[in-house]
Amino acid sequence: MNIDLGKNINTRDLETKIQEFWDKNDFWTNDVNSNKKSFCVMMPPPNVTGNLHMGHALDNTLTDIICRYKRMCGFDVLWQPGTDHAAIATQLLIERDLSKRGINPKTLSMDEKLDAAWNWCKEYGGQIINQLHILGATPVWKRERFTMDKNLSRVVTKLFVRMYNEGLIYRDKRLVNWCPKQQTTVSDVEIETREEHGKFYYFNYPLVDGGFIEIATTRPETLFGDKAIAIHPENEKLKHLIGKKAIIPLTDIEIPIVADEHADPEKGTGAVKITPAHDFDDYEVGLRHNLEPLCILTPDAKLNNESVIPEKYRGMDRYDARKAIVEDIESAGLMVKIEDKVIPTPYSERGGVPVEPMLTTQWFVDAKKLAVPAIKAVEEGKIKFLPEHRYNLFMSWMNNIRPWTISRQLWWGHRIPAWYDEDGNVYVAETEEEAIKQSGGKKLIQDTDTLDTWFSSGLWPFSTLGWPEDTPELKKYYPTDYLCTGADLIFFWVARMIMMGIYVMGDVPFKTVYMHGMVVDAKGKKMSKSKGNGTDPMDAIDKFGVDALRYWNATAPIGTNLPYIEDEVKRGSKLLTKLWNASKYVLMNLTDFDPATAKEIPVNERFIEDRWVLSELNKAVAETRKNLDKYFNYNARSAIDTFFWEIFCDQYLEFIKDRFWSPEKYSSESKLSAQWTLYTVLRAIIGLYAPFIPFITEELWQKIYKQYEGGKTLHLTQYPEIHAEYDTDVAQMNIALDILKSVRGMRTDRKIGNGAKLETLTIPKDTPDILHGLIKSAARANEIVLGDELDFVVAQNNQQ
RNA sequence: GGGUGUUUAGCUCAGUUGGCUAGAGCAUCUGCUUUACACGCAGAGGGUCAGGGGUUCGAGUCCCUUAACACCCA
Repeated sequence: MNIDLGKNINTRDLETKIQEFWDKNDFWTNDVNSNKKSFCVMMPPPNVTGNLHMGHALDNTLTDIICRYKRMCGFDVLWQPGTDHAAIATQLLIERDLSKRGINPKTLSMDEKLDAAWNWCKEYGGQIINQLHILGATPVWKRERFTMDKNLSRVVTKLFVRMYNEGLIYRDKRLVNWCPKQQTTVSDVEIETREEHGKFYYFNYPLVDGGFIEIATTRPETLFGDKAIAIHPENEKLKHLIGKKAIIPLTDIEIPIVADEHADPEKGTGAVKITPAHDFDDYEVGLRHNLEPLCILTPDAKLNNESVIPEKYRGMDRYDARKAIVEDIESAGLMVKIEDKVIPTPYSERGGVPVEPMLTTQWFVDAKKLAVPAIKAVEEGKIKFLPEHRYNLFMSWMNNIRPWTISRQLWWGHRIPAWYDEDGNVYVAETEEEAIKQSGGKKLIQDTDTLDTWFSSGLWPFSTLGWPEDTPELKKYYPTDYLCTGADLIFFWVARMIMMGIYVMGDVPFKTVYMHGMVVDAKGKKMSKSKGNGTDPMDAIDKFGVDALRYWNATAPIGTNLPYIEDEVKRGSKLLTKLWNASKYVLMNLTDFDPATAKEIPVNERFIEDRWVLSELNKAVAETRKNLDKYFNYNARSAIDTFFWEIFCDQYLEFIKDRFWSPEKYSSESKLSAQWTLYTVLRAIIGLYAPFIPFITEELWQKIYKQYEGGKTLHLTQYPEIHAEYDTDVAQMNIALDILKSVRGMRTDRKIGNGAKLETLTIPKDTPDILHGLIKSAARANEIVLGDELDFVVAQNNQQ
């Protein structure tokens, strides 16, 4: 063999070249007709117009490692790629872009806006997919889907109609979370609660019969929507007031004082104002006491024109109104005190402003009903959570699940397939024609709302496989085997896929779900755009290369966050260099070796260090496979590392040097025995590492092994297996390892460098003969002497 | 307030049915330019496995408890 790897590697050049080679060849395609056992994974569809961030890199690297491994183990792998239309996120981008170009989105028609959106998708939609190519991901590219594709949209419509007909989707007037910025509903999971420093206002409501009742509230501006004041029925201090009437300050409106357990006697004054249209708890109280909710806010959270609101406050923003009302209450002499208080405030994740509970008519999914079989399936162990403790989190959420608001007041998304006639009667159908037919030929107008983006992504595991058609893909690949996603998506996406999958397919959508932590900065803080502490994976790739980034990703701890620390990523570069250099060195020793013609030396006839490294290889293969089978990427990678770096490089390659330098001192087959071993073990190392660092291993395989093995790519070869013949008795090797370790220790003690030759090395006289040559060369001794105790004499020419 | 998790070397973390003297990388110190690699090699120091209690022949691992931190839900 005469292969020159060059002086050093340029990983980025190499990676780009290999990526183009893979892309050209379309190697990763599935074959629904093959007899191979299937392995199917759904890619969490990223936002179509988004960019790859560290979370995507992590998801897709971990998944890619598993997919490449399974493919090399002979599975028919389908990794299904695609993108999500990401309703609100994308709409925001498009509207911002339109505004930048001087176009007010509000002046455009629905069709014009949709045109703009589709153009936007065309322009930016390929970006994140390209970045996944760069990352070396191996989904079946030609099966790429988009949640707004015709077929996938048809699935959405079809299911909406079916669920409506079965009572699982309904329209209702309820209190929902309203984002005043985007002017749309948001679901419970789209809200994040922030602790804010606010005020707790204590003030008096005059009583009709004279006197006052003191209440405490954090939101004085909602007082015009008050419908009652509540007192706990067992509140000894205040219960005498129950049944009396109070007057809303700044107005002459009378409201009743009612008994309700919601009013905690320990909190505030023990009396609370009840504003059913603007607070979830108050809404419940209102239902119990037949209080008609009164909405006093506009969709953009200004006080509206309800007659109860004095003129001066109408049209004021909610926070301006608070200030004005507080001032006026003070002037009226009704304010008692104002305390500082930390208030948990619900924010709209996308809008970035506090959400407002708002009484509106919306579409809901009866999540409680869908949750029942989902809970059962998970209880029965049909889905394995990794880490396992996510099970509890999932269950506690599922057991307390609330109706899912699925309508959004957005134009970018799946239009709700509901039509209304002039009298407001609703017709739900897959097409307008069908709806008109239902109505008996009336003139109908379609609902202008669209669906929550998670509704369509919840259908992803079967919509992408061809449902509602009874496709061979569905038959073969559903339920899928593995899903890897961030722990933050457990409710948004994972739970919804489980509910929808069971509802539609009658079976769970995946068997194992791996929910990794977040990629955080070096200090453990969440990466965020506003804080500017994020790292773009593309920057990391420019700096260290894809393989290095992937190698680092494979260290992701299963249950906790992964801090981005450059030195840790750099460790990947070091590994690549080491692998390159080790390969270079192996090849240097194989120049007179040709595996096609060389006489094969049976393993049991090889030198003990050769047999030892092969038996260690078997252990490493077993350990790696065991962990990859469990999806424990980290343990697998570290098993390979230990074998490659410590056993192969640091020990074995050192042990055999003398056999190459001074072949005359050894038997005629000594060199050949080592060459066969080098050739085999390096191949196994490249194979073991292939899923983790696919680019450099591909390059090495192409250069070294392809010519002898045939085939086109390393990644379609067999993953290294355990070979029974590699397991020979190498127990004696431990004696040699112990002696060598002691000699090195003695060198340090006597301040003798490792390079210095030893004139004589005295080793215990019971040391097996088979080890003498090895010990002599590895200890750099000119002569071995048998004695009682380990000792050595340094060669003259080494001494100063 | 409720729940879940974390707490192991200076730092980031492994340690999955309880069982060798508790490990790795980075950092530190010492020595080495030994003909693959200084992104390297050979050594060394550094841990009451958060505190306390318990079960056990044996606990970083199981149970109880306390504390700090993180996240989720109210």
